[in-house]
Amino acid sequence: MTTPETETSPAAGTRDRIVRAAADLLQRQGYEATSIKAISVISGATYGSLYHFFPGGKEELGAAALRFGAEDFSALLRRGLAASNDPGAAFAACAQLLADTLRDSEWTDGCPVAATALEMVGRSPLIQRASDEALSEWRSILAEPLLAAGWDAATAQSLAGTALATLEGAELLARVQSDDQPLRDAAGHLRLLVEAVGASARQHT
Amino acid sequence: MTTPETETSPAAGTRDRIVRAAADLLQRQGYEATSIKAISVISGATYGSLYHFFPGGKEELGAAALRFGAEDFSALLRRGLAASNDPGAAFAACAQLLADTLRDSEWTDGCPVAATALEMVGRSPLIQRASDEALSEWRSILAEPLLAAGWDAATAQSLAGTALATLEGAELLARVQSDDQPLRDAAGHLRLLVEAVGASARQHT
Amino acid sequence: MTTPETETSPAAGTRDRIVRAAADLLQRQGYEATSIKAISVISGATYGSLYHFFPGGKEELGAAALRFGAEDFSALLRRGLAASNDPGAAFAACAQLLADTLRDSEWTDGCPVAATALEMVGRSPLIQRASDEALSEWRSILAEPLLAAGWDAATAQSLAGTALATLEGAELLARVQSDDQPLRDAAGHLRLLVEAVGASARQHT
Amino acid sequence: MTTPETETSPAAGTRDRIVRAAADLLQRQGYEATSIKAISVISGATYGSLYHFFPGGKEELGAAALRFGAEDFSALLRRGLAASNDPGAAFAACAQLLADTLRDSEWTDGCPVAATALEMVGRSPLIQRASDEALSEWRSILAEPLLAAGWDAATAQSLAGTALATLEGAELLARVQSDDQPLRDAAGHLRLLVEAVGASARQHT
DNA sequence: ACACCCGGGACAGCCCGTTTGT
DNA sequence: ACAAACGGGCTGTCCCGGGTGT
Repeated sequence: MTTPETETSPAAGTRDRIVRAAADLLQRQGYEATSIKAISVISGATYGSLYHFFPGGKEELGAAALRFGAEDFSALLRRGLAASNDPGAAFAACAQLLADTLRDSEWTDGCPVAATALEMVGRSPLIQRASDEALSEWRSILAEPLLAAGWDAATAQSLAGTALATLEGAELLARVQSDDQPLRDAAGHLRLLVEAVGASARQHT
Repeated sequence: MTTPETETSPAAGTRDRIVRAAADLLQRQGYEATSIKAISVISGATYGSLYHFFPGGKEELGAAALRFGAEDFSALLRRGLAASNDPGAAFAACAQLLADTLRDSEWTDGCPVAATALEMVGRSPLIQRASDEALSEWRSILAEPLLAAGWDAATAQSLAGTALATLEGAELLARVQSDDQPLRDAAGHLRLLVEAVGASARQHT
Repeated sequence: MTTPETETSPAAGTRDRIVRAAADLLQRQGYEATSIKAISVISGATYGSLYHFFPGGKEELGAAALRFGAEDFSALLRRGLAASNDPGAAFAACAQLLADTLRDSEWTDGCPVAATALEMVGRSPLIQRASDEALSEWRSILAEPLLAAGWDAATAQSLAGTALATLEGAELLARVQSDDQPLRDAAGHLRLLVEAVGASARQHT
Repeated sequence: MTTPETETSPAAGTRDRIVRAAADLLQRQGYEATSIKAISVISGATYGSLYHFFPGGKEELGAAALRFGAEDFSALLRRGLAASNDPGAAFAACAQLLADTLRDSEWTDGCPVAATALEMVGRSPLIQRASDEALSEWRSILAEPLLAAGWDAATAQSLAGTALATLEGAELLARVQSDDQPLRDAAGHLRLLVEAVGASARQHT
């Protein structure tokens, strides 16, 4: 076989389809509105398969789906950051890329964990943990250009966190208003913020 | 009438208890996880009462609850803004007040619409509309100190929107991490951002 | 209204039909094989009604059904005991009545708790308790003719217990063999046993 | 072959573990509450093994488990009967041995078919047949001391049946009450009953 | 106008006993 | 001998409407 790694297991496809379907629904509807039935229909998998791969049921599947979606979003951020070596411009590019992705998907393809995370805080340790790890990773990804530019770690992580928060919040506004203006505004403001924090940090040295 | 607002109806108390219970649950669990049953139990109202006041069912009640919660959050923002005449410091005070409120309530009392709004975008016009109006009002409230400081309307509304986004996003991070650090970071960054945008705006004049 | 006591409540009939259907199924199939769905179909009640009257679900309904069935069986025992003033003959009449009832119902109408009780021992406190109370009452009923004949309480309760055990065990054999011979044998042996225990007790006085 | 019975098949161990696990669960939970899954987990066998040995599925496995359990119980009865040459005392010893076994196992190890049999009467010919054969064998075992003492066959079989019924019924009471008193009472009563029936039989000769 | 019981289905998540391909 | 897939059925809860009284 010429492509052995893609057919390692005949069931890898099924499990993957289940996770993809779940991630998609969680992203746009949140946890409670997403039924196992809907996941099984969309993925083309039966209940048997579903509970074979996820014996922990909906909660375990939800956590796996969040982890899957988190990688997608990581890739989106990296694509945005690749646009420029200047951290401020890179953040702005992320905001703009998110704005385009959301608009083009009719306000469905954005952060894959926000809806689920807000619903499940304090109600499912598994889901909360998966959400936490996703957010932490994204913050670390956003911190990379700052660290590459020579920022100290604490300042970089802190600013990366606020940048992530701004992106998440602007996405909320954009989806509710069906308008990408909040994200386009955020792009400009993030550029200014990075400059301002950079100047402030240099002042203290 | 001597006490018009309190005797509008003998059941005003009942309706109010229903709305309060619904708002509380929507805030921390979102829409789908909040059952009419739970609302009736917590509020002490029966199904009959509930459908008497909200013939439109759960959706109508949800919208009313969001509107009720929105006023609460408006009051919180106004309290934060009253802390200082300087817009940057005022925004920072809002972030800090939100951080304290969240921490003190064990990460439940924050934005009353975020969880519900993200869940219901594109699935309930009534809910989406109520969420949109809440976010718009909060942005206008945040714009007030900027306008009072002489900023032009477009710049003020835009920056107020990003400030609101940052607060919402930082709350998401804080709730998921059970840590108010993101909001405390946001406080500092908002102060710097307002200065930077102010300087940038003056430059263009 | 001429028969006010039978229409005290319009739902009394519904609740009663549910309990009757459940008791019937529990008697012949046991607990796990009896589905709520089947109960609702047979009784003509919907899930809504069922969970309205039994919020505790299947377990609560099961306990209620056992209590209902217990009264039926108490009545059967009393009918048997009424056949004679002699305790031994009275026990034999019970065995014979049970044999006839079982045979005529094609081996379904016997003890209403045995199947369920054996299944649920150690697995449902509610069910076990209801079963225990039923058995205790039946033993007391069987003790009555002995007490009336002047037996001392301890001896009467003890013998009544064994008589009940013999009836229950003989019913098990009869149902499994589809043959009432074990119960007819038990009738004769119970008569002899009562005489023997009576003689033995008098000897000790 | 030097060790014929242990190397009949390399998988004999597996089959045996399956049957043992099933018999254990059927004894204490009955048929419907015992899942194939649970049997496979406890026995450490996979579904493949299970359906390899029992192509007839759960029903066939259930019947095999009942037959396996029946031998266990036969052994218990024989152990009890070995206590005395006097049939009455032997029966009493059986009751006492059953009482001890039940109490020491926290009311789980008793008759291996009663729970399942009562559940499945009229619903599974295979199960009912296996139960019937078990009960018949036990009755024959209990009849042996009577026959050895010179009783005629009909009287012996009849009394053995009632003795078995009394043991089964007393076990039911004991398990439900979590108290071995019913079995201890039965021991005494069985002794008296054997004497009385013996006397009555001799009278008729 | 307001309260409340009773009832009505639809559907939720989960697990069942089973078969198939390897 | 076994992982994977299969659907159907389980209990329980959902949101909601009629009928009745006050």
